[in-house]
Amino acid sequence: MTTDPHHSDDLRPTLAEVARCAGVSEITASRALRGGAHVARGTLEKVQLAARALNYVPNRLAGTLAGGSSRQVAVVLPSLSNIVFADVLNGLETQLDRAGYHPILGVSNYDPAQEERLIADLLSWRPAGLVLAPAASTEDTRRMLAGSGVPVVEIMDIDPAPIDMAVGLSQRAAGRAMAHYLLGRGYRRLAYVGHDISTDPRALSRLRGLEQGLAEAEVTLAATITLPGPSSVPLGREGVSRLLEGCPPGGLAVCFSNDDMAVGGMFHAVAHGLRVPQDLALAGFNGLAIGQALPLPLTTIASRRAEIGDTAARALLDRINGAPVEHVQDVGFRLIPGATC
Amino acid sequence: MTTDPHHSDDLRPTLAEVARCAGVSEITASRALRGGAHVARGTLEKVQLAARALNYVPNRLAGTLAGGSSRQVAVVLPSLSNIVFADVLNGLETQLDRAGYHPILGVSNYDPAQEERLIADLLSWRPAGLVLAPAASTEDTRRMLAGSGVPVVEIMDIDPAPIDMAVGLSQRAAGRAMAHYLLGRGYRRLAYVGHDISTDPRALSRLRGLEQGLAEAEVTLAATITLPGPSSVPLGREGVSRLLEGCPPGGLAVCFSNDDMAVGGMFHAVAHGLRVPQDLALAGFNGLAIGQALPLPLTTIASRRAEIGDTAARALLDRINGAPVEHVQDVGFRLIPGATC
DNA sequence: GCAAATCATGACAGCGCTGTCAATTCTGTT
DNA sequence: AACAGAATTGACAGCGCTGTCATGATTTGC
Repeated sequence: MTTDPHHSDDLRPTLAEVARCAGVSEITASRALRGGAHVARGTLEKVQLAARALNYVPNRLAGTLAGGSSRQVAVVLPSLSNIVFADVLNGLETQLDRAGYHPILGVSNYDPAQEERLIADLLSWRPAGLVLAPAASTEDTRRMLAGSGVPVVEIMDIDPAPIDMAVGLSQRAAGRAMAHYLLGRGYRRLAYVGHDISTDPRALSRLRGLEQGLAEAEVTLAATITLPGPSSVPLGREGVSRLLEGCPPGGLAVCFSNDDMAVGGMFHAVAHGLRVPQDLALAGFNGLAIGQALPLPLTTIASRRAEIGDTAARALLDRINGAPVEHVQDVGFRLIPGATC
Repeated sequence: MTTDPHHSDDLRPTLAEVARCAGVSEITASRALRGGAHVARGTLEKVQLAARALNYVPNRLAGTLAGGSSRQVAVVLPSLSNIVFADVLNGLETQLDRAGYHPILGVSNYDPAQEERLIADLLSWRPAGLVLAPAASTEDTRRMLAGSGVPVVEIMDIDPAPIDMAVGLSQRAAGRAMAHYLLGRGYRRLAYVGHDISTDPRALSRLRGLEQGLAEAEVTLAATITLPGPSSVPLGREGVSRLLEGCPPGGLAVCFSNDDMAVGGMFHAVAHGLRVPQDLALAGFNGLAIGQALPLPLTTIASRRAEIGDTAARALLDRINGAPVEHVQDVGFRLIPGATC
């Protein structure tokens, strides 16, 4: 019975045991298990055998503490109920995994305070980098990040000046593009139906872009409806219902904050016998599969979500590896002319 | 200039510096920053002040290595493109965050080998627990987990014997429930359209349950179509298209592997002028919002995804904290009779 | 065949923090 | 005033691993 102050009832073998079992020093075992540079072939095999026999799992906490960088990447997203961020996370995870990194996740729920707390929390794991889809980055948050020395990629929007790097699209330009498209199709009566844009800076940015694009042709939005809560199909349906109370259809084009909302609008139209696009034209944002699989494909702007995840991960990894990196990477967007406007 | 072998160009302050700045010993500072038990009030405030002034961020790698448990939970999911797992992850994250834990994520892409590698990888971060939606748990994987001493929660399906704990629903019972429902509605000609069930044990389990439920009434599936690749709306559309090539509609009820697929089936019906449910009846699984928001609400079985995440997180935390835990927790399911069958 | 280079290995210290135990100071009693 | 008991505080070692430097063991070149 030892008097070890540390709870050593842990049956997991340590590097020292592997080394002993292979008849080499700890450091040699360490080298052997990490690529085997400067280790004789025979020794290498002995160590690998010993490790396998003991079912050795390295302790990266210790490894990171002692030397290397952490191989964890903190990811803070505003939501996971929205498939958009799940797609981005998917792209991120894929690329990170390929390089032996793992995402540690935090969800801010579009709350700046929670975002700040999460970042501070995740930073305590000494991640090699941070990916952030800002809820509404506080000045405090920006300072904390800038001072932490951790590479940061802000994703989704490239309009604000980045703390460090940014990967995404110009939300404002996307809004303008939709305005131009609708004007080009001859629409002059337009309305906006959105979710709570006060907490979603990107949706707000798109709305501003839309307004700007319209203003360039001296058109203003006939109505702007925003409903509290996160975007969803039912919320879009509700929004259109409200909109049409005070604003007759007939050549009206409605821009939604995103596709979920637009799909809801479509359902409202179907349920009330409104012809799309003759009575009511609809436009979304994101290019979700569901919008394209509707009987009438939705006019929308496709965001390259998986690509944003991919690119963000690669930018981060390049930066971590000391490779030169573009500070702002625009993955662009694509307007998909559907049949709804 | 120091001769420190370790890259000490790191500007982040350590606990030692906080302690020095507060005029106390390191260990006292440590105690003060962790709840402040056995620390005089004045000292506590001094330390907290110093920490704030220096912008101190604790290093949990060191903390975990030295003593505590890790406050990270490894999460391995088969997919993130499917909103189902995003919902589960959302529930997980919410509960974990509340307790000061963070998920480290791995996505197995329904590949058992990748799953095994991921688990080994994540285990090297010495997580306090592991949540797993198994791709198709290998015997090796099970042994590795059982031997690691880490609490494990398997989620989604409660039918297989759990390695440690299980939270979810009986996929088999869900399949049977749908069979009984359809039989009760008078359907006798039934078909199945699914994605690649060879890699999705839960979808397969539901299919088996469906078959079993039908068999109890001496009914067999008229056709079974499975298409390669993950489930999606287009794949469901394609599946129905294939199905109807060799199997006329007219009173046919189609069970889909899930709602995404079923929505695709619905679109096919609409596009080809088939009346639902008279010509073609449709049933899904999952209870996604989109299915319910369709002009004709989809008959489906709602899985409690967020609740699975919640419950799994809580079970894990209870176990970590030494509280007694049910080994198998059935969150149940709910058949939603829609208008499609 | 011997100096110079290369290769393989190990000793040592330390990453930043926390558990243990001992030492110190502070109460309240009698 | 002296003392038991509690409240504070600190010294020390060590978690499991890796960087640095030093030491042998081989090889190579001429």
